Amino acid sequence: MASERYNAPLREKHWQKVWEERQTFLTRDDDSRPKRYQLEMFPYPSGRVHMGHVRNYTLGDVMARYMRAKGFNVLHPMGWDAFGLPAENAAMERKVHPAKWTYENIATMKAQLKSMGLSIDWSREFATCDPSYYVHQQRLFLDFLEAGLAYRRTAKVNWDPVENSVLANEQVIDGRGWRSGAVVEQRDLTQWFFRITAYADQLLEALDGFAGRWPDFVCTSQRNWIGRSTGQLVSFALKGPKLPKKLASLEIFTTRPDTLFGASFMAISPEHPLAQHLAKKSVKLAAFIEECRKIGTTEEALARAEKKGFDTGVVAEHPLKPGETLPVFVANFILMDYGTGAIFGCPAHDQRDHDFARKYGRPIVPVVLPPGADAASFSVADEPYLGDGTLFNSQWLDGLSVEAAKDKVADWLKERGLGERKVNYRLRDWLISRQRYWGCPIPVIHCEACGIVPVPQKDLPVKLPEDATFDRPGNPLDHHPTWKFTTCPKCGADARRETDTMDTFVDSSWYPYRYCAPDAPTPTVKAAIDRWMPVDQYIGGKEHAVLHLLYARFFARGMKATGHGNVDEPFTAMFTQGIVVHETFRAESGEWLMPSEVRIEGEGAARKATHIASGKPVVIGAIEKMSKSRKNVVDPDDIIAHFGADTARLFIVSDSPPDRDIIWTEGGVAGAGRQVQRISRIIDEVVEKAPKPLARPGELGPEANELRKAAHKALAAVGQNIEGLRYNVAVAQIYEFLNTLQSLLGKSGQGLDFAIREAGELLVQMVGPMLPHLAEDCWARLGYNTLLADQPWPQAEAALLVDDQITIAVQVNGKRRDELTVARDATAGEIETAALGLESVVRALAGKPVKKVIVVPQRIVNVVG
RNA sequence: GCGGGCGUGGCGAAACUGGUAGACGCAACGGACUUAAAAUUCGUAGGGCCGCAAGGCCCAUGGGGGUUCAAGUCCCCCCGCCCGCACCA
Repeated sequence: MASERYNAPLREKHWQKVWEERQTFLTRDDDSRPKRYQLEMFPYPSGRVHMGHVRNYTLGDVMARYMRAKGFNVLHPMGWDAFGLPAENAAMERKVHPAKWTYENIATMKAQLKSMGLSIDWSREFATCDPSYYVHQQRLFLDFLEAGLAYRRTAKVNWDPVENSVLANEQVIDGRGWRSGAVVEQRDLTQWFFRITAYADQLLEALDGFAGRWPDFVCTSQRNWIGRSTGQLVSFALKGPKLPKKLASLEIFTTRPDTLFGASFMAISPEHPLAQHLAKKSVKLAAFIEECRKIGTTEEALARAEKKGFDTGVVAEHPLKPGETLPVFVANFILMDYGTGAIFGCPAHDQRDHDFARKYGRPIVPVVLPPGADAASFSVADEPYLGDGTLFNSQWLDGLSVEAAKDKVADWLKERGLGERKVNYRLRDWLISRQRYWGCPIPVIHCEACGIVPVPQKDLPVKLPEDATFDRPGNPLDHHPTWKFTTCPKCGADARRETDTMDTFVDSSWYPYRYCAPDAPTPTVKAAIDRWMPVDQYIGGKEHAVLHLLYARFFARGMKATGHGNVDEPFTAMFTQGIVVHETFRAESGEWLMPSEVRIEGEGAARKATHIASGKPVVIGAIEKMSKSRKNVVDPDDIIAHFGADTARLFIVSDSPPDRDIIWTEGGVAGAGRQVQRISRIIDEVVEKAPKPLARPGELGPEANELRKAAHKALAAVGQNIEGLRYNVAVAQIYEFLNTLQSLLGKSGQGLDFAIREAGELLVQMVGPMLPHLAEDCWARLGYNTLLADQPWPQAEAALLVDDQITIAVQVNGKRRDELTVARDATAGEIETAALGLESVVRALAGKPVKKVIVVPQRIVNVVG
């Protein structure tokens, strides 16, 4: 009997309906099974689901379904990261309100996600742009404010001229806005910050415990970003024309206090108070500072500009060498942001100081002698020496190691009140103000008399006005005719609302908590977060290595400190998926073409592409990340409508390891589609042979035993590989088993029908996490009226996982010459005897005496001649 | 410059703590089925050499050294690619 072709699109709709009707994936809190919180980064509702989403949610769904079968009470929720600038841009371009645009996109994308057959508890869904979500975010903000974790200050900030808003440091990539790509300018503005630096040390140290559970590159990226360096503050007394008391000494930060005896100049930032003070009296200096400022409007330009200094005429007394003075320069490469905005220059042991000293004729005195070098002839005239060594030219430090010298200097300075040890960080506080409409309003009121006044709890949420206009640049909240005018909750006087909204990364910093109790009247509920947090496995894109993943770690600590959280680390394990890439196509005119507009013929070098509509040749370009601008996108809807969601899911998980980029190919998808049909066909044949489970016969023939071993070995291996997120290997093992099953289907043997039936059932359960619809369909064909989604993961029979007879390789002098099939528990002696008796071994030895035989039982034997 | 990751057939890849390199799949080639195609199915297959054949031998995990009975895996040097940080004092 030829089995019918499996109509995936039709059957998938059916099973999705069944799951929904039976509330199969509704997660209950009052369930005694152990919990498992599986989460993928929630999507921004940009319009339509793209292949990156399909990959992300497939990867998570395989894990969620597997863990469900393994007996866990799985929380696998979904929601919408719904605030953000694209909604406002749409409002400007298409005259549609951001809310309308956003909620329409959510409806579209939700339907698309549902067509993927994800095991999601949709009852916990929320959108961050909904007041029922952001009211709690405003509560969290006010508690952070009270705890000193949120504050407002004037600072030099990154201004994105395209977004018309400020950006956090993390959102500036290579001097450009992370979303707009516009060159970011520096502006002095009064803005809201979160005090992430309060947790710099904690955030750094906890990374050490992540090994094996978080990708290495994420941990190192975060370490680099936090940028901890241990050093020393040193005070230099200044001598100069009438310096005010405040400026009578200059404090610097250094990581090389051991090289103090090699100091030959001082340098301060153009923004340093001392520079600013001196500029008032020096036109030349003021001009120099102005010149620095002009270059320094962008980070990029700042980094490339030529190093320049201006000798102020002020001198600093060397704290370790009484009577010696050092000239103080204003230099364009000193950052006010880092350390104290001032340094001492030791040209002999620092590249930049070396360059500077040569340009401005300062002496270069070496103070660290490399191991084995001769003090009399050692020279740093051409380049500085940056390595370790022994101190010299340094009076009471002579002979010490670099480390010992650092300690001795630190103690010496401390005793005299001239400095102390200091840990410095690169990490800056998180700037969360945005001059945008479509974000969570910052719930404070500015009163002339009372200052910053929190909006009282009873007045929360501070809702966005619905009647904002988007027809001109700038902040629509600020433009609104009435919204910002209010009265002070404290004194009742006229007052003004804060018109900044929060960075949308705030929204995503705590959403995992909200899924635990999505309808609660408080931001979180202790019993619920104790039940579910932390997330056991988080899956998302690599681009959030520092952004979202650092913010969320900070937020967990802030929430704990303010009584809203229960853990320091929100994500026990993190997995970063690769991106989906595709070939690009261009017409001769240079215009990009969609894959669906192109026909491909031939193979390898003879591969040719033609534009279907015009018949003109097409240039096949590089394989790049799917993007609208390159038009190398494949719409998930088309794939699901044609092949079904299971095929898309199978293609996603086969072949490419989940953390690597995956090349989307039309051929590969068709191949996955054929595998889906093949499994369906094989199950039909199984059902034909054994419509019901068969009693196990007393005796099993060799074929039955072979099949059972293949099935149970695959079962065990597939489980392990799913747990380790090696889905591609799991799929390969399923195929291997499938090959065995298929080859035995037409044969007969003692107990083979029993084994075939068993294998068919195990196959269906094994593919369940990846191909949930097909598996459900096959489960019904096997005669069950239960749902596969409710079946426990079967237990592999331990006895079938080991073989009685095993084949081991036989090497002579390390080269494989033969193989040997022996009993599993054969002793080393038995194996040695058998190996030495092999004709192939005798021949390879060519008469040479055997010197040694190495036997690794169950693996290998090596005869050394 | 500092730090992290990676480099295996035509392609995607596999290989547990050093122990038969290339599982599994894609593409390819040959055969069967078919009026034909699709679908399906059986088979071949890292490169090279010897042999009618059975079979045997050599070379192969970016390159070069080393440790070891044994190296894709460990160590050193070099080349290339990807990522993070970078006038950071």
